[in-house]
Amino acid sequence: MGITDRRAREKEQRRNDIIDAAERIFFIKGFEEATIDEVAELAELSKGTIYLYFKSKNDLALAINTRGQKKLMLLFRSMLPGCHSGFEKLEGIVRSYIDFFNVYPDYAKLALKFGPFHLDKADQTSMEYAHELENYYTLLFSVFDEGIKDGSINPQVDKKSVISFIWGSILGIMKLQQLGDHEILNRWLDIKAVNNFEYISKMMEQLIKR
Amino acid sequence: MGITDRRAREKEQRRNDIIDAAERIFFIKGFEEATIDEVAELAELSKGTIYLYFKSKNDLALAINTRGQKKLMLLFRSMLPGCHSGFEKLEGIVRSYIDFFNVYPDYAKLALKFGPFHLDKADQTSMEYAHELENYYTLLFSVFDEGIKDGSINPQVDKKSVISFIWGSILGIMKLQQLGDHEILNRWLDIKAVNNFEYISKMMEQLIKR
DNA sequence: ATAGTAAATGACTTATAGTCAGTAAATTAT
DNA sequence: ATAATTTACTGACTATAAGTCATTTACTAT
Repeated sequence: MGITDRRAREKEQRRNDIIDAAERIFFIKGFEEATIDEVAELAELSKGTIYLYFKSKNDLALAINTRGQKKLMLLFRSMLPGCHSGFEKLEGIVRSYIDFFNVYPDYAKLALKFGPFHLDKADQTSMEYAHELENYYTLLFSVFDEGIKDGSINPQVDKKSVISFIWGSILGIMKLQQLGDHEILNRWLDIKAVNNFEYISKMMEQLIKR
Repeated sequence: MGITDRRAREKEQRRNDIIDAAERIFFIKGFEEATIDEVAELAELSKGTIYLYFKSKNDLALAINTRGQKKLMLLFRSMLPGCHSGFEKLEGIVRSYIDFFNVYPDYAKLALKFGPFHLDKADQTSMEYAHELENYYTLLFSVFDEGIKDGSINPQVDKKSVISFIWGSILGIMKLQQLGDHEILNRWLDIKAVNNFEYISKMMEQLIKR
């Protein structure tokens, strides 16, 4: 059925156009200040149509997050072949992660805004995000296992908890970047310095290197 | 002027009553879902009165955060005398911090919700928060200096950036706790484990211990 | 008592997320 | 080609909640 296919393609295209518009608006004005009417106007559609494709403003934000995750995964995939051990790969991922969110702080901002969201199996946006998340963790843990096999990572450590800790630290660094223009914090802290990879690297060596 | 004093006291009391009510409502329903009308009703005041004392819903949240910071400082002050070196004190502060936000996750949730807020010198709430923040960082850095003097902390490290990194990691751990009930994250990560002090402790030893 | 000041009120305005009955366009059937 | 049907889109409308302000009430001083 050629027509059914074309229709599906067109629908997907529309969906993407809407995400494009939403991304522009949300990134320029910030999530709270952005309005769906503005998104609709930029996408040259009516508000009602936006809600035909996305069930809420949050849902739209989730779709943007999914994009960010996808771009991040591409970055990982392009960087990994240059690494020679599991540990190096893990370092590469962490470094790419931090770099990515420095290059695209708007993605970081939006990603951090959302707490635990309900996973809705009937919702495309929700499922796509879940899928990217699975990809991400699958990669992370397979690289970790690789490191254990090739002897670059200490097999004694508790995988789950140590990855959680490292990952948590990175989250915190992202969060800190956002507070960077705060008058008081900036006087006391050196927020830019946190970005250089030195400390994270030391931490990872200490916690997981063989 | 006894009457002027009493009036000032009563005003401060009212302000506190409003914060009490807001805290109850915000913690039960969450910041977004809570309404000022509900706060007003619980405080047995009209909505207009709330806005006489606080210039916005965000301002109210900031006042609650200030309370959290004050409670935290009390915890620090009670714990510090039991420590015998600057490094131990710093560990104690970090531990208290994490414990506090485990005991009062609502304070953590609200604190993390706010990005960089504008410091408004004409606004009591804003200034009180700024003041608590100053107290906090003053303590943190004085403890660090103490550690350098008594030889428990490596004097070579760059104070500002290393504290920023440790502090950032803690932020991330707080953030991770909030994601704890997320189905996917919970399957891959061990979010509770991050809470035990082991990793942070190792990290601090690695980064700053003499 | 009366004027003057400070505190409190709640109806009103404004803004925006989300809905839905109606319209238009594309597709299929006759 | 035309009608019937399905699919996509529209924008006026509803609901909700933040924030305002003219008016009222309570308190203080003379």
